Amino acid sequence: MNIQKTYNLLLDLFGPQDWWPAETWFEVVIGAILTQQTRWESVERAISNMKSRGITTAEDVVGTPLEELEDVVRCTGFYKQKSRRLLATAKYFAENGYGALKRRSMGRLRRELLAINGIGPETADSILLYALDKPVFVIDAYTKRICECMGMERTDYNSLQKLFEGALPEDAELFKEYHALIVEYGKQYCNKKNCDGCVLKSC
DNA sequence: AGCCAGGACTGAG
DNA sequence: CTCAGTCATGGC
Repeated sequence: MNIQKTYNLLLDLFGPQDWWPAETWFEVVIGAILTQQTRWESVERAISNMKSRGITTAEDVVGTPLEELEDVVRCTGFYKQKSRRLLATAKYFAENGYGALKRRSMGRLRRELLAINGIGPETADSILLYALDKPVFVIDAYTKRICECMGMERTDYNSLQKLFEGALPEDAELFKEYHALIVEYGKQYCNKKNCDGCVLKSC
């Protein structure tokens, strides 16, 4: 599998995706947590619920009763966990401040995010890349599945991540676009229900 | 009617 | 480190 070539093919196939679909950096954070094992359409509904209640910033979330948060994110499933995860993450951002965090090193940020209960590698990296503009390559279920489909031996998260990062220039915008393209491709051509028409096999 | 969605945590082997 | 069970609502 040629990682560069695959990118060009996907970009050619779908065009620029302009991810992440959000209006503010904190909306990216919210979405990163709520989209865990959940379709994006449900996440949009939850974010819409939050907006209509005036909950838009990290400080807003911190000031919202847990019960109300549960109510608002219920439509994304796992609502008891997610409401708590959202609250814990909002506290982290409210206490530290966006500007200060942006200046912090990626390694430190990643460790701090992973220390929050409910934030695993993919959620942490999504936040790092799409909310904080740090050059990390996000690995998700589609990435793993596509790589396996193309005959790659299965590896753990960090190894697969290093593989992509090592094959590409360290460019946050490129990483954003590539991950978005992988998700789009995965949704259409490489998921549990459907894994044919694999145009990527030529890579 | 089931199966699945842009995961993470826990406990066991 | 790998693996199953768990969390839960909504779409097809």
